[in-house]
Order: sequence, then structure tokens, then C-alpha cells
Amino acid sequence: MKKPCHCAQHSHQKQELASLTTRLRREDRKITGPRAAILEILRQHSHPLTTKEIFAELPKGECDLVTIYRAMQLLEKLGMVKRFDFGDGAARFELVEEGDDGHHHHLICTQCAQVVEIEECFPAEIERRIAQQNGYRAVTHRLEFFGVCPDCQRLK
Amino acid sequence: MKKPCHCAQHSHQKQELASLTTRLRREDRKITGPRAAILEILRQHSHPLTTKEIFAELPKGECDLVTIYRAMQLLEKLGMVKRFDFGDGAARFELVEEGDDGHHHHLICTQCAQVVEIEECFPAEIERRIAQQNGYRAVTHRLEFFGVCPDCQRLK
DNA sequence: TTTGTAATTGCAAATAATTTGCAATTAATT
DNA sequence: AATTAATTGCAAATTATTTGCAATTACAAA
Repeated sequence: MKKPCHCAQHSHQKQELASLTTRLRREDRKITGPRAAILEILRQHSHPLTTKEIFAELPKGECDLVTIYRAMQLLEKLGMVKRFDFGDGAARFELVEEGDDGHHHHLICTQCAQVVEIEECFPAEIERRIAQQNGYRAVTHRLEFFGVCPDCQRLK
Repeated sequence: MKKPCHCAQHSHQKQELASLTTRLRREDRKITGPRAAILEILRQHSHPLTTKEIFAELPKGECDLVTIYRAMQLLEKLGMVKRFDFGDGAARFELVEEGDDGHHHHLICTQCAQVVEIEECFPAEIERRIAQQNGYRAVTHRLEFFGVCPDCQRLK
């Protein structure tokens, strides 16, 4: 059994589709055509996808857009998918590995929307201090970086 | 002239309404009833407000909701207001002081939505490294903290 | 102060993302 | 193969936000 790699490039090691369906069945959920197709698409991408993007990659009549919305809700609830918000009004989803919480961040190009996964995170000690100073518990954060990617710098 | 205070509690020193209207006039914008009222409400709050919250605080017929949307767009473009996104689907706005970019973060209670302004920021050196490693330019970030506030911990 | 004009507003209608109701369908048991 | 709860599609509802347009108004110039 290989152990998880956490380097930026490979942190999304592809999970077997089988292990994904097992996770579903364990919760008394059915493996349907649409779900298998959606999971397969998520498996093939290392970047968070919007519902619409998933829909676009699905063979034409494979499933309704609403079904994707419902699938994402379920998968998120089961912790199989993590929701990200790039601030453009559309939620994005990324597959999460079993036992992981999927917490990480991205660097997004403000011109072409290219996405890079970032390994850095907000320093835990500072977060602890923030929580403590304000008497908050169970503190986490949402963090995304924005800038201009190399390609778009060139096209100026 | 007192100099700006940057401690967490007072970083929102209230700007004179007059200085706000001056900033508008400088850009060939008109000071209308709705705008004055909106600015006044923003002035009275140290937390970011949603369009709907602003609307609710306005005397009943004072102005249309659409006017607030348009005002926020203008104020944001002029850099007089900063937009924040707490991930709940509604944009929030906070007045920004002249010459400042309003960049800062919040700690939000996931139960009651109480908001605390945070003085800490993502470490600049790390951000620089992230930008550099990926060849990105003009990198910033969006960062918000979420947790359970003291009050909501008690009510458990 | 009157006037001219561009900026602004309200109202209705349009978008967009996401959710919900419901009847028909289907996966996984039994 | 029969049973049942889970799932789906389709239409319609919600929510946040934007847009078109004609009527109104701030404010600078005369």
C-alpha cells in the first residue's frame, strides 16, 4: 500500500472508482448511472469543477443538471467532495480522499481562471491565537489566492 | 489631525459624511438622497453589510433595492467600499478609508453569524513565495475565519 | 435663478445559480 | 421475481444580482 503523497503536484492521487462507490454503498446509497459518471469526471480532474462544468463533460443525455446539484450535496455531506468558492458565484467541487478533510487552497488567475493547487496554508499558531483571543472554538478558514498567471502576463 | 489607529477595535474610525460626499463629487457623481442615506448607514456599522441589510435599515420608502446594488457597484469601483464574501451567497460591503485598500479579514460565527474583525493577515513572505514559485504576479488573497463564538458555545 | 445635461432612480423584466415538489423509475434487498 | 426506499427528470420556485428604459434630479453654467 503506498502512502499518501502530499506534494503539490500529486496530492490528488486518483482514487479507484470502486472505492468511491463502496463509500456510497456503505451509507445505503445507490450507485446509479449519473453518479458513477459524475464521480468518474471528478476523478479525472485535479481542479475543482463547477456543476456546469461537470454537466458539460457528461455525455449529452447522461443526466440532468439538477441531478448533479443533488449529487454534489450528497457527496459533500458524506465528505467525499469538498466545496470551494472562488468568489465568482459558482460553487466548485473536488474529490476528497477517504479519511481526509480536503482542506487546501488555490491560486487562481484573475484573467484566464487557470487554477494552481497550493500546498501552503494559514499558519496554525496564528489561527490558534485568533481563536483564543476572541473566545471562538473550532476555528477554520477559507483562503484563496488571486493573481496573474505567467501566460496572461505575456499577453499584455 | 489624528492619525489612523490600527488596533482591531478602532480600525473603522468613522469618516465624516462630508468627506465621503466629496470623494463622490470629485468623480463627477451626484450626492442624492439614496446615496447619502446608504453612506450614512455604512458609516454607522463597523461590520460588512449585505445589500439587503442596508435596505432594511433605510427608512421604508427611501430607496429601491436596485439603487443599493447600483450604489455598491459604484462605490466599489471608486474604492470607497470593499466587498467581502462570507460564502453564504450574499455580498457584504464595508466602508474603506480614503487612501486605504480596505484589505482585512473576519472571524465569523457559523451558528449566529456574529462577525469579528481580525487584525492578522496571511504572512506576506509566504504569499511572495507562492507567487514566485508559480510565476504569478500581483497576488493577493481572500481569507475569512469561521468558528463558534463564545455565546453560541454556551447555548450548547 | 433658470436652464441644460448627464447622472440617477424606480419599476419591471431578465439572468444565473441553486433548490424544491412530485410523480415515475430503479438499485439493491429479500 | 417482488418490495421498497433511494433516485431521477422535469417544471416551477427561490435568491442574489443585473439590465432596459423612461421619468426625475443634482449641480454647474449662464
